[in-house]
Amino acid sequence: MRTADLTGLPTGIPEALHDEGIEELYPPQAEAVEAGLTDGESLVAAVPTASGKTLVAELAMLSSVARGVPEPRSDGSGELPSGSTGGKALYIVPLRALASEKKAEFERWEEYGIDVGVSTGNYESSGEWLSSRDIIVATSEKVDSLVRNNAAWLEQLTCVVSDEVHLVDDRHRGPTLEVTLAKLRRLNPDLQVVALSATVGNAGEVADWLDAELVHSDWRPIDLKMGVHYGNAISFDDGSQREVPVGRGERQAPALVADALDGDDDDDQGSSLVFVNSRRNAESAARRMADVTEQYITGDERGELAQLAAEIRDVSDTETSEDLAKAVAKGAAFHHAGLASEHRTLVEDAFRDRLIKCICATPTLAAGVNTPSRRVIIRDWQRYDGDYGGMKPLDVLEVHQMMGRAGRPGLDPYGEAVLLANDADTRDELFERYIWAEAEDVRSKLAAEPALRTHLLATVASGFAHTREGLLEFLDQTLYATQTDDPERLGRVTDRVLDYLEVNGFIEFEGERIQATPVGHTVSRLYLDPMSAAEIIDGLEWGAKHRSEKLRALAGETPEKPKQRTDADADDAPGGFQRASEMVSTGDGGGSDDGADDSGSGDGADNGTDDEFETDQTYPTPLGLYHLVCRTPDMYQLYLKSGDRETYTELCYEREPEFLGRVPTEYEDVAFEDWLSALKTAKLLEDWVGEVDEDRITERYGVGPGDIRGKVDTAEWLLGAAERLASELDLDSVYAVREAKKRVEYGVREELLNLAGVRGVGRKRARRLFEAGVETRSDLREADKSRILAALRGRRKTAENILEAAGRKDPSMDDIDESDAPEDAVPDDSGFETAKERADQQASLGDFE
DNA sequence: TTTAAGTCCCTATAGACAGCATGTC
DNA sequence: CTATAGGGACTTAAA
Repeated sequence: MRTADLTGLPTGIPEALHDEGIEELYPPQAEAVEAGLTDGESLVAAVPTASGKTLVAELAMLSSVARGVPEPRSDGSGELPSGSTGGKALYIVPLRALASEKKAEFERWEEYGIDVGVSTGNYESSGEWLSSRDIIVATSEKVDSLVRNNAAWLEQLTCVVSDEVHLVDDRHRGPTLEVTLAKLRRLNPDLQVVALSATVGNAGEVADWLDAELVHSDWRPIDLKMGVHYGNAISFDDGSQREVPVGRGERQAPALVADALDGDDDDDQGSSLVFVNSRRNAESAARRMADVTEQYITGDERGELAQLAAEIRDVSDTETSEDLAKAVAKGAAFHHAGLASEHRTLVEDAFRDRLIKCICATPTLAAGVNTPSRRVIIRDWQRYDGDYGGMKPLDVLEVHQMMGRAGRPGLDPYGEAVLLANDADTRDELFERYIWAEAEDVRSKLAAEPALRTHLLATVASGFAHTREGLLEFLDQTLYATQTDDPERLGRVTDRVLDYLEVNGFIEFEGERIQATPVGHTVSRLYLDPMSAAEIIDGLEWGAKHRSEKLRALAGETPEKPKQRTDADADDAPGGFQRASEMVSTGDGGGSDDGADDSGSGDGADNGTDDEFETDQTYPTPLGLYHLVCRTPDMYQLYLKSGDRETYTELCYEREPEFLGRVPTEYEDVAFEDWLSALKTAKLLEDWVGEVDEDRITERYGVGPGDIRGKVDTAEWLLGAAERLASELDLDSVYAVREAKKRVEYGVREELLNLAGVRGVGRKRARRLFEAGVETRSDLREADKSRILAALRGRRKTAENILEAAGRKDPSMDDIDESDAPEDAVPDDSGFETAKERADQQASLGDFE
């Protein structure tokens, strides 16, 4: 089918497609159009990655927008209806990163009158603004949240596209997608649903659920050769072989990477994507691959790579960042969730630009933004799984997704996906298990209690159902209902969940009728797991009840303090817990650890947390609040590594009065373990708000810079929710919660809160200003300009922006000389650095001891 | 003597959505 | 209840 023959699209679109070089539809796309895609027909397209799914979505959305709400145009003229009579399309993505990718893609239709908007947790276009958009891109959670908050424009939707719909199989996030689709269809029964799926076993079942036509195809625009490397050759699925000798002592993966770079017969340099099963493996593999790729980079590339490496170092001053930069300088990289998102983007972009020749990645990359590669090497096909209790083979679907990354459009004649085997038996098994195998069926995970807890409350709160029967009737529209062979099960779980929700005061019964309580409504709108909300409420109320007793306990600890502070000015570890961890793992150099943060001020009066107990008697304490939100199911906790158990057990006893709730006894094994991992996570947050350096935090907790951001974001969100709950329940901890939240938001100690709220001032600048004697917002307005300029290291423009943001009348820094600043205003930079060096040196000395 | 290869033991284990109100160094 | 790769420390074999 030719694009020129397409009907029902807005004026100019077929021509535009033609100009883009799309003259002929791919077979699956043509099939979709024949199935009625552009006439508003619902459709499930189960096709491989990179086989033109996006165009299928675009055709559906554009034609739906053109067709409009009232009546389908029969003339097929495609004249775009003016203004609000046009249809409205929603594109649901599984990841935030994909939302911006898709938005950028769809924006090329703007010149044809199609407005595109995005809505994710990060990047929110206000609800009103969205209602004027023709195409809206959002994550499934955001859509769910919009439904809960009754976003008016949802009712105007004429078309919904669900990308990667096979993710309804996901234990954690699948139910949200499933329920959201069911709700959208219920809001608008005529809704066109276009579901894009990987090739899965039961695509037909998914189509039945959505009352949709099915297009199922293995066709792909670039051929994919799948094979297994064993010995000195790859055996491909088409029967062909490729010699790739592996020298003695050499490993398979580097040999394959080198082989791809050697190319076939031209000077074509093939990039490789190596999938491994852990972050550490990704990093060490990248280190090895860098020695391979280094031999293939040209002089020009060397310079560009050096620059890229510098950009990477700029993102974050951590070991991860440094290791990545080192690999990148040689043309290789690693990629995993511990990276800062800027890191990821830099690596992905450079790989697409063919600057980076090889990425060693955890499975993140397979699900993320589009990063095609000449060769995909799946080094590890098993992964540790705690629930399973050992190494578990990857799902076929997952492996297929990875393999689908092979083949760069326009660059490669075909893509190659290679699994690695050490022996003939494994080779045969890999062929059986992954290459010849069809992907697993998609199975709904909706009947799991945690999923229903959230969604039943939301369903009641947003008025989709008012009785148990109503709920079951609603649930009957989900994929789960079409799949289950035990129809009773849903009813049983529903009853248990309703019971839970009632006991915790989120819903109440009036005879048959179920209603959400005011708190229940809030919880639903805040997008909290009801269990998290219950934990938070319990914790805050428990704290209110035990307040005076705990305050006394906290005060009772003071006698020991002065002594500890003199021999160790560790700002963040009241008590000697850090000492225990030194010996076990971190090798941190004694008390001068973090000395860098203190050295500037000298007077020690800013030693946040512990002083509070003595002077302000703040309760609940920040640590108590962080621990509270860290133990909710909405927070992903840090692992306890070896040695951590004793470290945090000790800390747990020291900080016992701060916890908001009863500490489980050590005999309650699982509960105690959870309590400790929550404590570890809370401690990370306490370090963060204690202004501990990023690299020190990553070192101490064994996390990457991206993990810190993630924990901080989540904590901020949960503390925001806690604040709302506290104010709604009229608890006087609201203020403490708000402050703890603000400190997490800015990553600063209490005394910097006032400064850090100013636009342009973050944790670092705030500290510099404070040390220079500029301690508050009003100081910014009144203090001597030379003093401020000196504190900001002479950055005039920055200083002006900051002063303006602080509301100073005359922010101009012209004619101001930083050297005019009084002696005490100049940040003691050398001291700053030497203190840090000293700390680092001692840390490395510690490693030898 | 130097270097490569082999062995033993220990350790650690993927990912990332959401409220609200505005902006890091 | 389930496994395995990597790295360091060390030993052994070859040059």
